[in-house]
Amino acid sequence: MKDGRKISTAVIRRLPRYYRYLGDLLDKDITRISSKDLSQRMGITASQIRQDLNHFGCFGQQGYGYNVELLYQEVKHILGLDRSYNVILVGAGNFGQVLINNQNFAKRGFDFVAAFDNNPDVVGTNVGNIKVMDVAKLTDYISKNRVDIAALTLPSGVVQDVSKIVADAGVKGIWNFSHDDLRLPHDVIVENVRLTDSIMTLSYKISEDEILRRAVRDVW
Amino acid sequence: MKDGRKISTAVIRRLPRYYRYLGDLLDKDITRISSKDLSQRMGITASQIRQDLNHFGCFGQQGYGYNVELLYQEVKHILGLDRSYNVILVGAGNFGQVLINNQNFAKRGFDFVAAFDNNPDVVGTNVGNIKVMDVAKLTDYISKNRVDIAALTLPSGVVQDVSKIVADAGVKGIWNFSHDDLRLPHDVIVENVRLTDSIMTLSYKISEDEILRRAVRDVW
DNA sequence: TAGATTGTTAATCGATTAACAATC
DNA sequence: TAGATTGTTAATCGATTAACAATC
Repeated sequence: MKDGRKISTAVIRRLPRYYRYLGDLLDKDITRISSKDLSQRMGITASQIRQDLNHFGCFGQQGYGYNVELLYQEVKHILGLDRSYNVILVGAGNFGQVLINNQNFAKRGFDFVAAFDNNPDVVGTNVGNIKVMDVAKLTDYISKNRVDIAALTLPSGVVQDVSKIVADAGVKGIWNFSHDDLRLPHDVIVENVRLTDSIMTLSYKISEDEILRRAVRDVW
Repeated sequence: MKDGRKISTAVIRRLPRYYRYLGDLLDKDITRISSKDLSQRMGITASQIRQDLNHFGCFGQQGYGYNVELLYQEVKHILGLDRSYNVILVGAGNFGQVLINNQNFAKRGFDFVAAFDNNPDVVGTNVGNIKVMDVAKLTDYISKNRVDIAALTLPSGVVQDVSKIVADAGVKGIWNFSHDDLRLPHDVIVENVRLTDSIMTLSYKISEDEILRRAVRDVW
């Protein structure tokens, strides 16, 4: 960003972790930190920290290190967390309801402002203090209200169509909890959360681990 | 794995996606596929597919491609999905309840067999058809039953202690939904799901995007 | 046989780590 | 000034892509 070049995903995905550690340091009233000290706490190299931060600017000072409060604010700004985002939920099932009721998102500026579902039994009910609307009203709602993000907690199959609707209506980002890859025509930004992929990674590692243990045991 | 060397995380994280696409092909009664055809469907290079698969074995045939059914079974085996896993839930709040009630996990062989909480109002109630037990019984339960995975849906702060308890009791994998990094002494496998990190990545990209758009507009 | 497509080696690209001059 | 630590360049490492001989 400093020199106009695009930042790699690897770097971006580390930023929330920096933000979290810096917040913890602030809570502990630690006012300055060196890349070396932070690297030991985080279990990464000091080089990587300095490289990562220098993509965005020169936030440190030779011989001193980094001012924690200042760096925290910078990372917050880089992550776009010094503003708020209007989020709508599409798919007001159990999972969606948990998202809306989770206060961690509001705390960081992600405000759920509306919810939609296609189930007549759910439409009209309240989730948190939001009244669930019919998905048929989706385009209309987005055109009349500022919506930054659409969280899609929908079954596979319908999610493709719904993602097209919200993208066409002008949503900037999609937070996709389904397993389907969304193929969208426009330049909407998609962030996927795939719980099944995650637990499969775990089962892979458990299996791999057991194969290795067995191999070691067989040597004896 | 083929030659005993450890597979990189990059490759492992792509496996569930291959598995998904192969399953879709099976559903469509497609019996053979070339790396080129699959690469176009998935939006990656054919080279990468062949490289990835060849870490584990030679599943294709020159001039023919891959047998979908066979490859599907191989990837299933590699991911450790040709067996089942006993999963316990620690933290039976809203989020945990959604996990237990989500049938996608059972469908792939991840069976929730017990749930624990420290809230006296929750202990003794039923989640799905599982009776929630007191966390005090955690070590005892794990020692008397086979537990492969502990899903931790707990607030930051307590999760560190609980993860130590389940790791010491002999759980093989931890599926961690809290924001805390778990520092564990043993060789337990940890897979993190961090929803806040995920949505922060989204807000980063939205902000970056808006900065770019503004820059382009200013040129005009 | 001719065409297709793999498995694998080599080339390229990108990300991480190391080193160090600049400087607080 | 001496010590510490950054920002940045160079070296290394690893992952992705390209190329092609092997072969179905």
